[in-house]
Amino acid sequence: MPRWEQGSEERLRTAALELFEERGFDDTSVVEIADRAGVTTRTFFRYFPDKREVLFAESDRHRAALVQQILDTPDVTQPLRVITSTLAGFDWTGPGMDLLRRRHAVIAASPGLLERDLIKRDDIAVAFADALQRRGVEADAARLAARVGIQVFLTVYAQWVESDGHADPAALTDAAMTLLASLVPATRATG
Amino acid sequence: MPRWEQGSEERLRTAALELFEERGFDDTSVVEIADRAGVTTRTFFRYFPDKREVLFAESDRHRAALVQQILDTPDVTQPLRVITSTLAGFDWTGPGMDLLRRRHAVIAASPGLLERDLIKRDDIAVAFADALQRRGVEADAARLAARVGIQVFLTVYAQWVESDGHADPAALTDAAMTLLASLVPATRATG
DNA sequence: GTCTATAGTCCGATAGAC
DNA sequence: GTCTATCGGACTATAGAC
Repeated sequence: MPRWEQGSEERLRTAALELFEERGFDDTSVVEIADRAGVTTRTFFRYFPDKREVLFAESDRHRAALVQQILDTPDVTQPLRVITSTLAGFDWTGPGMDLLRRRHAVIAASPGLLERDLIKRDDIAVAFADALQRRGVEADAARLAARVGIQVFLTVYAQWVESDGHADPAALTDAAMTLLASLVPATRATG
Repeated sequence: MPRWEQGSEERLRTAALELFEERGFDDTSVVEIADRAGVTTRTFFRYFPDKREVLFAESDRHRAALVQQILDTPDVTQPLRVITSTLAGFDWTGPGMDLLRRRHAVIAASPGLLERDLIKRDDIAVAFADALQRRGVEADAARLAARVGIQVFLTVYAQWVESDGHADPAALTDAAMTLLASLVPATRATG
């Protein structure tokens, strides 16, 4: 376990978030981020493949944990419910509500970061669909459940962040699902 | 719209698609694209704000046309249906089925292009939600219908492209909507 | 049309932990 | 000595500025 000067990665993430808030993403250079973190630009790119990725380090870990939860879900007869419940039940406040809101605001303010956010969501959708299939859900149903479930949760997440984390994700999810049910034509569903 | 005179913009688009197929997106430089099109790199950036955008020139026009269709739809009491029908009824084969498939393949092969594709979809979702709201649909319902409708259509579009354009988009959409209905919990909607 | 800043890559060097 | 994290500098390409 290397002990000396540990924490470059976290210092880089902190410095990046601060600078993006101060000057905006486009007007912040990697050199400035590295300077504030006390490392060189070379070190920055050792940790993050590109400038955008510095804000999405946790996304991959979250995806893995969420997928595992889906694989561990006892009952998958309602795939869409599995997706929304898994997402709503997840503990998003790892680094704290404050950091979550700041990150959310910074991403929304920059088209470049929004692009990256969208592809992360897509990665998650693909991983979810795969997990559902491994649990025996038919391919088309798995794909659609994963995609739609994430869209439903996005509206929930936005409301939840806006409420400063005080709103109940499960209740918000129920409301969103009811809204969705009202939008889907009254075709008789078998399941 | 001078079809008889090949403008620099179209030559650039053709050259870019060819080169992306030959070498891949990352290994193709803007200089190479401009060379093949017989113009300078400066000219490339006069037409396209960045390297990725060369494949998405039509996206903005499509969005505007689709939004107009939504605004012109007589009945918007079933917002989700409005979205899926509008998308399924659109004529996507403007430049020909072959170009559509080639473009689809090139985008799928490059993470950078996939990112751009995703944000274009998001732009469309936002524009659709706005159009629905202007037609009197409540905000939350409009947003959800737009987002979910696009996800439904994505599955339809993928199947349609794979079928070489022979499958019927309307029939595929009906099948996808039935599948969606089977996924949504049997909460009875009022309408 | 030229000039320049920044993103991102590559190779090699250095220094501490084991 | 090995292993790993950091550093330095040169380099190409994108993108914007003049």
